[in-house]
Amino acid sequence: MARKQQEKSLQTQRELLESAERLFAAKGFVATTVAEITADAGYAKGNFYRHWQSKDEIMLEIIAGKMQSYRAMRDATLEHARSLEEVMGRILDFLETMIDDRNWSSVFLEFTIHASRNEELRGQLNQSIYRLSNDIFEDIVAPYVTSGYPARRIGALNTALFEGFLIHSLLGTGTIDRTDFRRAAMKLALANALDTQD
Amino acid sequence: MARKQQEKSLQTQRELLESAERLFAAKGFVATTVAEITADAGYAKGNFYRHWQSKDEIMLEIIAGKMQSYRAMRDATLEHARSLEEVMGRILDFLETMIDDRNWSSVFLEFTIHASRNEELRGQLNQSIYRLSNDIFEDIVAPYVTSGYPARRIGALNTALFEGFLIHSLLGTGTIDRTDFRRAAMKLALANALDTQD
DNA sequence: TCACAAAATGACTTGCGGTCATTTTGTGAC
DNA sequence: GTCACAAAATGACCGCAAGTCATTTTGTGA
Repeated sequence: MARKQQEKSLQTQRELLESAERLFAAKGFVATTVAEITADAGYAKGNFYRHWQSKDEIMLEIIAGKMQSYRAMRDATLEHARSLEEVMGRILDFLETMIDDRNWSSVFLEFTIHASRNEELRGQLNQSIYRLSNDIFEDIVAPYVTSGYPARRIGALNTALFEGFLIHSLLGTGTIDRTDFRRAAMKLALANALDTQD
Repeated sequence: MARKQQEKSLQTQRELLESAERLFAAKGFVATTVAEITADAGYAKGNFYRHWQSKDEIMLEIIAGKMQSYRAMRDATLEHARSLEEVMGRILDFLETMIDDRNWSSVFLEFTIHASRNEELRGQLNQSIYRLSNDIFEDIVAPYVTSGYPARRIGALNTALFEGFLIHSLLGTGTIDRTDFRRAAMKLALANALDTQD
């Protein structure tokens, strides 16, 4: 059967994916070379391109995988929340677990900036599962909003503050920490959701 | 006199600086090559390295120059502010002029992420005039803060929200616009400055 | 064991940042 | 004017990366 060969090919692909994931997390997207990925998995460079068309493409696949598991984690976490504070608290817990996930959040950020200069890639990243927060806010936060301000914008502002905080952390100036971020994000979300606009 | 030759060298340097600035703004930092910069100014590639040691270095110089003029603009703008709302309003006006400065704010962002992976460069960027907001908040916002929350952290959170907004704009999803950013930044700063912490 | 296809290889191309021996240009002394 | 010298400018070259592809190796079914 040709099955066995297909399975072998898939196995190789999985090994390359694992190596890529580990190396990206350790060294960043740009600093990791395709040759390093294949060498780490025990193959020659050319083999990589049987599975992905480019380094960008494997990154999109890794992101899609991560987002899927994040999404599951998030849904489990939000299931029992019963108030706006509680929902926001869970969302912020969830963002903190993303920060803890090795250095992945900064790799995401690096790739996001990289992708922003390439229209096609930017589109793939956007339509991909990347923007996690939009639908949470739309689905779960919206019922608690009394100000009339659209929930999706509250979500986008929350994401913006989160990503700005990541940049701050990346630069290592240390003026604010997670607690500051968390408190600020909570205040911002509550203000947007509850204060009537002037 | 050797003066004339020095002047010629400086003239070349200025021309290269101008070309670099224009090309970076148009295409971004990574996408612009040193050969393009020198060709645009009408020189050969090697000439570039008589003036700067690397592409990173010319970028740091451009950033320093821009920051100097931003700083002057900002000081002029803040001179007559007389309340916390007014100060924050002027700061936000100022951030919006940064956004308007062609595409420079996104180039800054791109370079910031690029620099974050390189310890030395990161240091140069940090100690450079980059983090504009810190001292404004320390110097000008602080007197209005009644909550006891450190003004520098209010500034860092404001910068974070701004940079997160830039990322959002870069990706072009369009969920929030400048008005949303401005309103959110104002709310966040006021809440941090005035609400007593729990 | 043989024929065929799929998997794997690594030399190769292109394009980048950066180097440096060489050439060109400008200048001051005579 | 011309000569010697120094500073400005050049572009071939290096090392290294992403990506290509003709070739080799391996596995399988007849």
